[in-house]
Amino acid sequence: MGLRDRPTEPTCDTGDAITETERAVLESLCRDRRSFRVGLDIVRQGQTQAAAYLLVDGWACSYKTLPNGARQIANIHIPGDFLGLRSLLLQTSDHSVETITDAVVSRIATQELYAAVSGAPRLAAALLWSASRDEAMLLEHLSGIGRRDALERVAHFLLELGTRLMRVGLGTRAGYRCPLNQYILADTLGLTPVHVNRVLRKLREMGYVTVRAGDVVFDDFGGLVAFAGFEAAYLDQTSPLARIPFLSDRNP
Amino acid sequence: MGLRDRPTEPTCDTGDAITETERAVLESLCRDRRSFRVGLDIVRQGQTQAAAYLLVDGWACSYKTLPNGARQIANIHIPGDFLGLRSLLLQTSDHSVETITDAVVSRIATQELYAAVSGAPRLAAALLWSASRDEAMLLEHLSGIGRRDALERVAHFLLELGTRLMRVGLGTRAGYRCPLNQYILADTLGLTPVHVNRVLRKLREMGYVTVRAGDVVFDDFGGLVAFAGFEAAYLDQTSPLARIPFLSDRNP
DNA sequence: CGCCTAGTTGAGGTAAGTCAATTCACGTGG
DNA sequence: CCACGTGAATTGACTTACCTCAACTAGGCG
Repeated sequence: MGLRDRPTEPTCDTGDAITETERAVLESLCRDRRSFRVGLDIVRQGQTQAAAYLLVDGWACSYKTLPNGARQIANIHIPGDFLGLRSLLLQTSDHSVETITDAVVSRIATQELYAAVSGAPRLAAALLWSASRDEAMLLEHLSGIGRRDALERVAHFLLELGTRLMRVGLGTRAGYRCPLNQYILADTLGLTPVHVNRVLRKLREMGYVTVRAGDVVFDDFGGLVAFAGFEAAYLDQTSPLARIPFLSDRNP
Repeated sequence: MGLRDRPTEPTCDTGDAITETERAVLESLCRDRRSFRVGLDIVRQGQTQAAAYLLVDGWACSYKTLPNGARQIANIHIPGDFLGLRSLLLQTSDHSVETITDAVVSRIATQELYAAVSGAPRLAAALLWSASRDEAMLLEHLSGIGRRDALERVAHFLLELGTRLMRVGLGTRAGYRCPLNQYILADTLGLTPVHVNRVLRKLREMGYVTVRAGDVVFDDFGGLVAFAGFEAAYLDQTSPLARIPFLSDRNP
């Protein structure tokens, strides 16, 4: 089963309320359910003809393996996230996606996506917006690895993840359940596992946050936000639909 | 003037040949020419209602300023690149774009872009593909900063830039003209200027590449590729149009 | 000439990595 | 029940890649 105490309906974090018909289209996209046990690849680097997926339950991560053997995790995916959108455009996928827990996804073939997007332009806009937000997160991630020290970097990451989880009802300012181990954190943040361990201890001793055995507990949320220089603006893009005339005004 | 010896026609690196009508649409997009002197912001972080731009001549970079005052450059833009595509979707731009040399851009208002995209769906596909390639580059950049040491990182960057320049006729395997100073390289690669300097010296002493006063000279291109673990696959996505039925098969 | 910016080099400090040992939680099977 | 194995977390001792500070050089330009 998943990580949460209560099962939730499959959601799509569009950042905007959706209509009944859009919900129906979205539901119809979710017909091809597939389960993956922990540690399996949903998308593989170098793979051709990849599909898109909606992560219904469980966690995953997208990562890249370098020629020197190292691994860099680009993003942690939580329930409601779209996976592999970019793989549709690129000939071969430039990254892999792997499950972090047992997970349930809905596979979305290119043709189905076409139908859904044609029937619900607002859904298309939501997709584009979702992709944009992913890229904004990638940019923030890049900045963090390039220009924040390990303490700030870990703190910022825990806050970003928490903020995303709050938006889908899986976390509060008190904390959240978190299946990421220190190896995954290390590959995400460009650090070694032992240094992640030391940094987490430091953050705990400073009274900001306690990370332990599947749980993240914010001991001083406001203090941590200040310490990390966390600004959620790049996650809080609202109502993008009005800004996309060529999608919302289709079929004149 | 620009950096190149011969002026070139405004191009759009779509990775695919374009038809006459598409070229015409593209030309019409380029009517609102604007010049920026070196060091000016074309797009500003936090700005609302940003437009998109086509970089016609000169170089620019997109970057993010962190709360701690540090700067991280996400991408270097060369002639033919689209700028600020994502700013159209996000309410406020999450990054800035600044000129590195005197530059000429074509401003593309949202409405014009709408018209162009409607009239030439292949152009829309090219835009999406361009955005995808940008994100692939961002991912590679992230991986480099997170998991490559400074030597590999600098080497890889010089090769990536060279490869992009070759595709638009501004470079060869022998080298290219390059207006990036060591401060810009540092902010791009997550290093300090002095360390960039030492790394460049090391790469020169190893016989791989010489970087000096506006020029990058590959002394041993193949050796550098091997040393950096450079694989151009993520830049070499060809003919994406076939993979986007909902754009190329419009208007049945 | 004097100022400015970019580049270069040295000396010393520190954040993070490496290597290695220990503990802990947990299953699993004798 | 306990021995055993395994993967994750923890901690210590030591190394190193990169940073900081600071001085100096070289070129462009009013």
